[in-house]
Amino acid sequence: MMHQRPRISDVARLAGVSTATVSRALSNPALVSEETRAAVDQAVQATGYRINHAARNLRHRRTGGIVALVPGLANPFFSQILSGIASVLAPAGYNLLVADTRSAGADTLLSYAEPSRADGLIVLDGTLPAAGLTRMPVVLACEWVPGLIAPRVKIDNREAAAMAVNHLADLGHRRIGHVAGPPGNVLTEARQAGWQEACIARGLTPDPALLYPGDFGLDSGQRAARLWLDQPKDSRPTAVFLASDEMACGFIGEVVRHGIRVPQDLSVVGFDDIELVAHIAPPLTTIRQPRNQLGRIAAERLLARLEGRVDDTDTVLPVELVLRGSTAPPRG
Amino acid sequence: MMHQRPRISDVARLAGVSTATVSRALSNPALVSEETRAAVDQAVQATGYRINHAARNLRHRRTGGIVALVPGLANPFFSQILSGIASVLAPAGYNLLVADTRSAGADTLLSYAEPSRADGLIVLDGTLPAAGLTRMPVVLACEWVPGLIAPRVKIDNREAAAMAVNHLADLGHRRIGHVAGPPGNVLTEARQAGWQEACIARGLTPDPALLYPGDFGLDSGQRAARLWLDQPKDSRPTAVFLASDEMACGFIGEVVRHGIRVPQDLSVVGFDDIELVAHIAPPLTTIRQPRNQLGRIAAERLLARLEGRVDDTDTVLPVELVLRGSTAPPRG
DNA sequence: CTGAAAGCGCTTACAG
DNA sequence: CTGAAAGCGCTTACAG
Repeated sequence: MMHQRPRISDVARLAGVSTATVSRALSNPALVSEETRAAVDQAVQATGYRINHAARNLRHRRTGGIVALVPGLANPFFSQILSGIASVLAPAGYNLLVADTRSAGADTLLSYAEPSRADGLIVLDGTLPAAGLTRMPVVLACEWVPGLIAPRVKIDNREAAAMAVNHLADLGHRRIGHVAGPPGNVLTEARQAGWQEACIARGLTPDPALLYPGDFGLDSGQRAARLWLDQPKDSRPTAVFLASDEMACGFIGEVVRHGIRVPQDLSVVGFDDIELVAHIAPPLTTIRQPRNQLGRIAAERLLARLEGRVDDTDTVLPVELVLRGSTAPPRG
Repeated sequence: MMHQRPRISDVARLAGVSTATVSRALSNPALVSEETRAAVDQAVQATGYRINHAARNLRHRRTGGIVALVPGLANPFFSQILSGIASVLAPAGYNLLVADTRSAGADTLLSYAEPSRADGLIVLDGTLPAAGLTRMPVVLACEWVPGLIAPRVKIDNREAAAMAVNHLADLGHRRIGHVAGPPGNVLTEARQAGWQEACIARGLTPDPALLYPGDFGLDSGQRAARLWLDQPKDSRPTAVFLASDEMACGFIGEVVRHGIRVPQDLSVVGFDDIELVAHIAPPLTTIRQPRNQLGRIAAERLLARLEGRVDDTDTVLPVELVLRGSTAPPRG
């Protein structure tokens, strides 16, 4: 859709120099004399010239685009990560292309991860096949793809889960339940393992009856709550640690509707600290992930890679247990 | 980052034809003979050829990109709209570039809206200056920029607000408050006007004391709740209609913390129907916007425009009042 | 410091 | 139906 846009040759003609000189004056001003630079600048002003990225990209054999592969654009958890990514990509002159790994087919995703479309990849979905992701520099953020060697920006999910369990154990809870994430997800495994280990370390039993299936989504939290409600009162957990805040919201909503009081009758700890959970009643005690920072660092590490600085170490960001109103000592 | 990727000339050599023929076989197979097509297909397979988009775009004088300008990527309201946009853009061969109008500077935004970066624009932020947005085909979604002539995909915000007010009036409420959106926003004005008009139509007074400032965000809902709590019990509204669900969450959280029961002591209606509000306690009665559909239709109309079908009419999508647990007749 | 020229990898009138 | 050739709008060794 480029109409009659001025080209570099128009600028050159007006400034009385060659196109090569205009190009240099624009991209590497130190290379030309001061007068030339001034003449070119003036001609740029006069013509309203703006560079044509497609031409420049073709010449540079790059695309200027970075693709973020997100499992569910509609998931509020990812929007702040994207926000962080965008905030470092834009100043560096890269476009952020966003692709939803849930709504797009495998072939669409592969076509996004194509060298002529993007220069690099930020993968936020750990369930993608590693094979398709090796065609360009890639950074893994939050989730990671087992077997894919690439820098990862993540948190210590095991430790984070242990923080939640320890908080509940400190309050005096002896039966601490866990609502897990989707099966096969690396985060699910790490958080569940953290729950299990921390329970054992505190002399508690991570009984299978205390473990509920989930998928990070609201509805699965609600389903877990129904399972909990169906359990005998004297053997069900007095506290539940859920692998996502969304599930925690669904869980609390459902038990409250059945007359359970949180935290008096049941303590709940979530995971993520999405913005909203500070404002529900009761405000949710949860594990805060530095989402914006996760995005920024992932983008920075990808840029470093694109500049040739290769470094496959992991960046592990600190999490924080945010104490709010959804946890209390068990009754009696 | 394109390594030693096969070019169209490699395919041509292998297939024993010219590059022109390969190009035709790929983009317009009907133009070549069946044998040629087969030979080319085979050569494509053998070489693993994939098209170079930068070159094709340069030649076509297009970019293959569509930019969505979003006021706050971290806002869950927009993620589902983006999801809808992406779902029609991807099959059509367009990249979705996402830019956050809050975190990016004005110049960055203008550089996004540049013909050599993108072929079209979907604007979700009504507070942008119209001037910078006229360089390429544009579609306005949800919000709109006053004075910018372009197809709009929206809902009837006035009517939607009236639906909320009528529901509360039907329940018997006589003092219905309103928490407005950010000043200067087109949605704010339309929803506030709808509240006002509907109150008057029902014989109620949209008293200034019933109107609270807000900005769509959670915190502003909380602040509005504090104002409400400070008002004398016998003159404050018995029901509140808020211009966003986020504000409604903040509002409810705060009043519940002060011992107010929703809906027994106070009825609350939100706006948007973000996923989470069905799961909080009480589940929120709200106005549902068809967000995914809004995104899809905006994208479709932009594609139509790019294909030369110009049509500046508005698309108005229906909203729905979703009755849940946050509204009830007033006490006594 | 500057210019002429080649080339990035495609597509498409034009001619046959 | 097919090929030779020009060109999309830049950039960059190369030569001066």
